[in-house]
Amino acid sequence: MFDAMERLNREQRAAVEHLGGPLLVVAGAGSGKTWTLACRVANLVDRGIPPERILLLTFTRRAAREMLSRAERLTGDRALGRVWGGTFHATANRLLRLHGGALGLSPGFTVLDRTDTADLMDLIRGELGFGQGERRFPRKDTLADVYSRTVNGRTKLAEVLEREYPWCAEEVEHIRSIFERYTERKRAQSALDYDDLLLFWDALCRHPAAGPAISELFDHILVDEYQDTNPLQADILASLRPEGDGLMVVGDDAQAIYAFRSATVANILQFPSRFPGTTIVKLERNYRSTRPILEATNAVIALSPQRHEKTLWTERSGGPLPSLLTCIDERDQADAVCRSILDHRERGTPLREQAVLFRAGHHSDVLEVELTRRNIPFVKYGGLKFLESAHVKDALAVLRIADNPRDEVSWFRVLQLLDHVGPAGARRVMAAIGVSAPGDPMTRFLEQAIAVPAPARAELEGLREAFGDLAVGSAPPAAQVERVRRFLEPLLRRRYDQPEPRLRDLEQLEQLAIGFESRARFVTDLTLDPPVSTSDLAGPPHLDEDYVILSTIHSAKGGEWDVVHVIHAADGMIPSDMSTGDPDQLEEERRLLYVALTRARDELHVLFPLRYHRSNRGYEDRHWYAQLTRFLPEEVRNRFSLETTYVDASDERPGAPSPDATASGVDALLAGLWSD
DNA sequence: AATATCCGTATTTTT
DNA sequence: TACGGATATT
Repeated sequence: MFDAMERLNREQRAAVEHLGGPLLVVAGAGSGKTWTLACRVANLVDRGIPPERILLLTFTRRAAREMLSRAERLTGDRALGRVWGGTFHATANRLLRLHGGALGLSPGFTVLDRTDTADLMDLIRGELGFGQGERRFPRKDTLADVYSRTVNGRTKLAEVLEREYPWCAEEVEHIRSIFERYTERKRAQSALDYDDLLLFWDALCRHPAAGPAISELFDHILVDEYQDTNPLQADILASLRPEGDGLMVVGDDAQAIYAFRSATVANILQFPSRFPGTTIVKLERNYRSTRPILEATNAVIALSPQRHEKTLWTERSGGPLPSLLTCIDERDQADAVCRSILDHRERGTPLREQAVLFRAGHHSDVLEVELTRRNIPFVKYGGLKFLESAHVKDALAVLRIADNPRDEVSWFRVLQLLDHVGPAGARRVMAAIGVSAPGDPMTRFLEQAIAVPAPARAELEGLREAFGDLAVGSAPPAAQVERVRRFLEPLLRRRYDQPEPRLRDLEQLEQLAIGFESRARFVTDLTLDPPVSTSDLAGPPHLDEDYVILSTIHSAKGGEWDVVHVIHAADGMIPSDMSTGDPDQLEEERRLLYVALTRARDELHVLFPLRYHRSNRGYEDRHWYAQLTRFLPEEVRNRFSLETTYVDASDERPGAPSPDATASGVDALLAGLWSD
């Protein structure tokens, strides 16, 4: 511990040793923030604070684990496992299961994820008959979005609609009634959505009896990535620590990338005025990147019209300029990345110390194919659709009903799996067994005669048997998933052309369930801490294996690698063309690129394909030409070494249409004139 | 009347 | 690929 303290710089040490009033640490990219937080935790424990009286709020559970294991290594103290570490949501879940009774909350509540929220809203929209007329009515995902923005931003519904969704602002009354019913239904089913977890935590803090008890639990509260918290989360902190004593927040307004989730940099900017007497510490020395890389990233963020009041500096002079590599198309880009990765490995950088970053999950599709073809192992973070795939949700819905037979959304989903049972049939069955009536709907489902179309009868029996077995309830969660899989297998085979990959997903779900203490715990943990990487899903880990990291930029937050490749640096990708309309969103995209570039320690490669192929169906070789991202204008490009994958013969630029492409373009046009 | 099936379209990021 | 809308089928 003493050694570690010696290695801290003056500002870091101030942050570690500060005691008493509120503390704001403004920590630039690569300024040793994680290290500082870990030292602070270790230091607090060294001073005699019991670990279980420290609350460490991080952005992901992974970040909390990482920080606590570093702190453990510092103190050699295993007790650090007792620190309350995790996300706001996971912490809310834990606190509410222990103390939610004060608010009339059942300790067995279920947690609705985003798609569950959307499905329940859709169910209600269907009942109320909205959206069937001529007028455009928001889809279920939009409804869930509006709801979350309203709640998280603590903004009036009408205002949110006016500002963010003007095209459906006229529907405010209908939307309001959907939200009202949605709330009633959640309560009746004792279900909490993501936003409820925070709202109930906040309410618990304000509760006359429970509030003080909750605040009493902690001597110190440390919050990481504070720039990406929302107003509700800031309110919770204020409720827990009205004077800010023992409260420390760390963040960087230049790295705020979650406004789409209602996060606001106002939290970090207004922290000192919200908590008078705040001590501010700025960490401006960058330990991560070489000077050429730092100069390039500083140049990128300098173009942001918003003020970021710090300038990062480093003593790591030397090292190559970052490169900006223009490629012909996506295949060429994938090829160039592979060659670069192998080249770096030849020169001594293992694959694990190399990452490829991109804006959206599917941006790595072509690259993944190429890596696989060349036998380069990789693990992908972010952009996973595992829990969103229909069959995985089906399996989870069965498990959830077993735990909470009043769960309407899950019944509605599971019943429609039966042959010739659609929305109407499912509603009939649900009414017959009284899903929301007093008593136990499961008993009624198992014992009553239920009318379903003839083709569904055998499958209904199968479902009953499955629920019968699950009701016994003592089997390990993995065995229960296996039981559900046995029920679903014939249904999936009937429903899908290619059931095998889906069945394999269910086997993975079974793997994930291994080791969980209970079925309920498994289902809740999965919604609050879903698998974030392909390695999470790959079964037993091969720890000694070397692999490249592929990651969305969002999931790369907090990460750092010796060599970083940023691909698809094209307008329309970064910034995403979904975000180019609104200046604030555009600035968020700029910060996103900044976050990506600042992950690099020694070498940074930015890649940009000139040409994108459109749709794989239809006429071949349809494509469009991309522009380099607007965030790398001339004055920033000067900080890069400019390279191309091709020889730039001036009259045969690969960027220009080849004769072939032109011919097939004409053919396509002609064919379009007479085919229908 | 309800369900199955086909087709076109749009597709970010995540607790 | 998944969803919504339209049409075909039971």
